[in-house]
Amino acid sequence: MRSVQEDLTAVARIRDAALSRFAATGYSGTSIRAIAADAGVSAALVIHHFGSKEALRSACDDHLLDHITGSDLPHLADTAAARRGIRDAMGNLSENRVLFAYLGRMLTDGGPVAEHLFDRLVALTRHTIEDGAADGTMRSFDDPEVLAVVLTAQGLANVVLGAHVARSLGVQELDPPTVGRMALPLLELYTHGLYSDDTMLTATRAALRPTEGSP
Amino acid sequence: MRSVQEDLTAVARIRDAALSRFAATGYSGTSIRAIAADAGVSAALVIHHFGSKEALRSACDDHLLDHITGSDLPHLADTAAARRGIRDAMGNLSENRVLFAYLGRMLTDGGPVAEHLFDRLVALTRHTIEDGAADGTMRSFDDPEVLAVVLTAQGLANVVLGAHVARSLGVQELDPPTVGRMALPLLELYTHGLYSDDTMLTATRAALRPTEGSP
DNA sequence: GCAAGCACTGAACGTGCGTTTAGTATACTG
DNA sequence: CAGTATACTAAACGCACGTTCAGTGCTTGC
Repeated sequence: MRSVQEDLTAVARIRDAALSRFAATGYSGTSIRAIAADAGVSAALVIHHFGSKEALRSACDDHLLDHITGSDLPHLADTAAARRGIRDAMGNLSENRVLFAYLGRMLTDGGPVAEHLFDRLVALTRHTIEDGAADGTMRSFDDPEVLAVVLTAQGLANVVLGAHVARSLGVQELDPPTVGRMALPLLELYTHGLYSDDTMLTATRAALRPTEGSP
Repeated sequence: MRSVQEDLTAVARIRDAALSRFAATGYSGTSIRAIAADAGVSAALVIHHFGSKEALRSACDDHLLDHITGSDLPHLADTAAARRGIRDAMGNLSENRVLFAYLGRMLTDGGPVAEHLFDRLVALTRHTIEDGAADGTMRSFDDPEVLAVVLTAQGLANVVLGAHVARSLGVQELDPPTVGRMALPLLELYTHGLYSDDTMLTATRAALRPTEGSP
């Protein structure tokens, strides 16, 4: 009962097994011996190749970042390339399912790279919002800074809570047809909104403004 | 350096310390000895009162459910009361900050009660959508089932990813003024949508429909 | 052919874990 | 006032953890 293929190098098998285990049971909920067993090697070999459990986690983080930002790290500053990389990853999400799960776990476990990655995604979202507002495809908002953060968190919700979302929709995992089912309501929501008029919005605007400066 | 007050019973202090620790470092990342130290008791007393670490987790889950659904478990089926309880909790979130953090951790750690709670929140969201559609305050959607799941996940995003959201907005935690800052863009989004017209929506509708049944 | 280096293992080490045990002090009960 | 239950602790137990160590086979370069 091996979780990963045999025709990879031991290092790659260990890394893949670690990604899967870390994603499923968290960093501290995973033992090196369990990873080694999945990869079909001894626990000592894991240390031999990666040095320590923490270094193995870092290697997993790097592997995720590589796949998110295309193929190599120098492109990190290129937002267009990053956007393309993310879209590609969303496209063939079946083979990236473990990576998505690991991303979700990483964001909630608060590893060393998680903050940087979240901030990068916020910046990416903000650029998308500003580009959309510039070319007229998106509405312009009062507070794009906060909107970018909120939209990023919302977008990551289906990654972080993917297991619950899938189970609630009656499937085992977020496979392409299920993502398709979710795309339309999401786009409907992002096109027409949820409320039929702006009574809630204006009421909240009125209620919030006078008390904004009070302690 | 004690995390909880002195004037509570030892049982309550242990439970509060466990909530805080579990929320911060996860279940398997927390030791009973650390919880006991926070509560100012011995590790053996934790076992004496709760029986085991897993039972202590269950007690934390129950405590969270109690606060979410009002005060006692028999009201679990009353959706209106649950909605009121959630709104109250959102109102004075300063004192419930630990509970919110624990909720987020619970949902991603996948504890035994997490699935049930998520499903309940989905049902609650669905009722809200249907009520809103019935009295005209909300638009009616093609697939309210999926929309309810998506909206629930999105709403929980700010709980699960609360730490990242707060840091991205330059604050230490999601305090009331920060929640106020987030309320307006959110309502703007839920009132007018994100896109300025429905080109994306109709394009996706057209692209999705022919391939919906294909493998 | 042989020394060097590499991938790899089984066994062991020390530590911290959840839990158990034996025991003490305190409060209630007859 | 004896007896019993209760709150609580220090110490210990067994175990699983991350990591180390000594060693084995295999490949590579000379």
